[in-house]
Amino acid sequence: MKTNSISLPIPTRDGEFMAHYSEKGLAGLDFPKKGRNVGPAAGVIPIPKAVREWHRTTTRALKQVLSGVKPKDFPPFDWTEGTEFQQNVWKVMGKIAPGKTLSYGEIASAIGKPKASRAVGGACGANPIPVLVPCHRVLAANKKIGGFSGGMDWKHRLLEREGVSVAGN
DNA sequence: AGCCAGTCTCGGA
DNA sequence: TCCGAGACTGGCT
Repeated sequence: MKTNSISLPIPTRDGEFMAHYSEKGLAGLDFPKKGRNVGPAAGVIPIPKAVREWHRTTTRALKQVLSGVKPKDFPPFDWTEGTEFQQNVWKVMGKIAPGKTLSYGEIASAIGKPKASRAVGGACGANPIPVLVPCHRVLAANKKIGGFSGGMDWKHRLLEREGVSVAGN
């Protein structure tokens, strides 16, 4: 994340997520950490009103996704750091409805590069905003979980919560 | 050049 | 039918 980004915690029943905002919108989201989170120094750094509003929307959206519900509103995403290819992948993933899954190969085909399935996997791992950009709904062609940057347990839990049964890996 | 969160094929349990 | 190894893949670092 950039030095000028603002980080705010999002408490959920699954732990405390951490959202990162740039001037353009939500730039990143982290899974709950083990140790203590680094304080955002909220009292020192002034939080722009726009960010406060985004954070409100982000919080609501995140909790809905965690509940297996498709959020009706999202904050603006700032993933300008990603490459053209990655952004294409993320855009496609964003369309996957809760309870549905796609394979890496299908995503690859959707962006016109049917053989880039492996690269799609790489793009998933590079996704700065997991959960809201449902990278966890992307499975291998045989419906098995490939991997997950936030931990396989998270992927498995999120999918089961949405009613998706996955094969062991 | 080397790494991968994939996918397909083929051979052996 | 069900793994596991191997080959091949496209894009990122």
